[in-house]
Amino acid sequence: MSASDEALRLTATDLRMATFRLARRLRCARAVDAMSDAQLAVLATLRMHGTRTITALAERERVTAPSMTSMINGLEEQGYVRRTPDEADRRRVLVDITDAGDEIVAQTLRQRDDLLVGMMSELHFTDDELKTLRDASALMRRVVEP
Amino acid sequence: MSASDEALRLTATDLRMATFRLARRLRCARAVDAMSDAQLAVLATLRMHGTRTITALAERERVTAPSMTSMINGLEEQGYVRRTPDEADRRRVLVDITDAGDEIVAQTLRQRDDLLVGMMSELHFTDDELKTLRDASALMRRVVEP
DNA sequence: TATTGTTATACTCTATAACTATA
DNA sequence: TATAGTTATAGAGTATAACAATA
Repeated sequence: MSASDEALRLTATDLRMATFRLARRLRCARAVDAMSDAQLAVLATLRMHGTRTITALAERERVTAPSMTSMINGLEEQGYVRRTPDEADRRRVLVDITDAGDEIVAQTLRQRDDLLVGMMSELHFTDDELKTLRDASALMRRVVEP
Repeated sequence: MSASDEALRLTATDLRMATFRLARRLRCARAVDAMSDAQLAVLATLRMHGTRTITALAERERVTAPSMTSMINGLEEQGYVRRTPDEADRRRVLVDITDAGDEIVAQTLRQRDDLLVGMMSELHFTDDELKTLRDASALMRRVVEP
């Protein structure tokens, strides 16, 4: 293993640990206590990418179609999504986020940002440290982007 | 809101998004498919901090005592933890990780690191970029540390 | 025949309430 | 009386298998 392979692996381990701990901490914050992570992830996907079929949502969330049917049932009962039959292909069901669903996601993201801002502000990060975090965020997004 | 408050909030939003996406992606990798995130988190806690009571584990994982009893039942049946009565206070049950449990956690963390190294190596990060990621990891750990 | 979605069934993780044993 | 843990029960999220409707 070369010196730079070693540096890459050490960096990966550091980043993996820090990422899991921070995500775990922030995940507690949500607008509605009854909202699960799974439901929130579906709403966030619909909010960002727009109308999707059950199968497309299942693939994106890496769950089975029956699981997604069940989750959409729950979200529909709570009024956060709506089903519309696809007239062009009548096997399909199009799932949309409602205004209420949009607002719940927005509130949750705001609350997580508030929590993180609160935790960060106690540490009085310098401008350089904030820049390091922003630069790292951009690098992390390149890692996960397809 | 001052200019630096604004920078803090923008940084927090960037970091929150990058952290959730990366954690979500890495969470898929685990040594045993039958192992849930919840079980893995309990094992990782026992591995890092040693023997704990049911109540202490429940508090740390932010679940109720009955939930933790049930999770420990599952882990015990799989041979990843062991229960020992506390002779000093016989209401208590001490939970330990077994060698098999230790190995499962180690394998999962290795697999996640392998996955992350694989994703990162395709991007050919420079030494400076790796340093940015390591520095940011240290800052993120300061944010979550108590 | 293949695809889309649903229903049926079962297991895990979660909760609250009620219980036993011990301090 | 308070604490530690378990059992009973219920709801959500997950899976696989079997099914109906449509392409």
